[in-house]
Amino acid sequence: MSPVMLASVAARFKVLAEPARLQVLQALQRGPQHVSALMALTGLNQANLSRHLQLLHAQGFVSRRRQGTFIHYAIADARVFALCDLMCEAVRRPAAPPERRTTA
Amino acid sequence: MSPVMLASVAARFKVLAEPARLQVLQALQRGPQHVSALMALTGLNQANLSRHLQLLHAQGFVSRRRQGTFIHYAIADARVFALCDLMCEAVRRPAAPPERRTTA
DNA sequence: TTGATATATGACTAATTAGTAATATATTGA
DNA sequence: TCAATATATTACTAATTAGTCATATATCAA
Repeated sequence: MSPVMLASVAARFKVLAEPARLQVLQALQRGPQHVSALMALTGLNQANLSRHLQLLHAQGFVSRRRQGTFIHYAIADARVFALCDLMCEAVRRPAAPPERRTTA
Repeated sequence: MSPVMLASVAARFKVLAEPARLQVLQALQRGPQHVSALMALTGLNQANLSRHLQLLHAQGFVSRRRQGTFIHYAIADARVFALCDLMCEAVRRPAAPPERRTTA
């Protein structure tokens, strides 16, 4: 894996490395939402939420669509949920140690 | 997903959000390595590498085993590679936009 | 013991970033 | 045009962190 690739992958992981942004993705799992709706769903304030949305959008996790004065955000890459699910599983069920006898 | 869970998942993503640590994991994919070997494989200096190893270990991605004066590190949770592969794929092949006609 | 080697850690700096308040921009309707 | 609403952005602060140097700790061999 080239240094450039490593940096890209790390940069994308970094976007997911924030509870607030995971919350936003979770909220969008119900379907596209405009910013005000996301504020209500996540409890984030307008400026802060906007920041997080810019980051999610910059890395291609969400898409933007203007409709009048509203802007609808939606999941652009559903693979993000596979990533979150995998990580979630790892948190819930930590890796089994490779070789040990005394289980308890 | 509870706030605590969100924080845990985010914390684990954060560990992967660093090219140097991805490089270390990649080096360990060949098999267990002691620190000096990892220095050679990654080009990281001793203190810096040690720091990264502590973080990887604290989040359960790698395990530690002392052997004499050497300490061998190994992948403790192989699921980390599934995560990296998924992210890698996403970088290589960005998500297809949901509905558009003109492919070119 | 002592010395040599392997690894970890404390202290520090520079860079990054989440959150916030204030303000800017864009769109709509009158 | 103006006012109202929705969202983005600028400027700032506080907190975090990667990298580094110096030093500490642990293990072994003599």
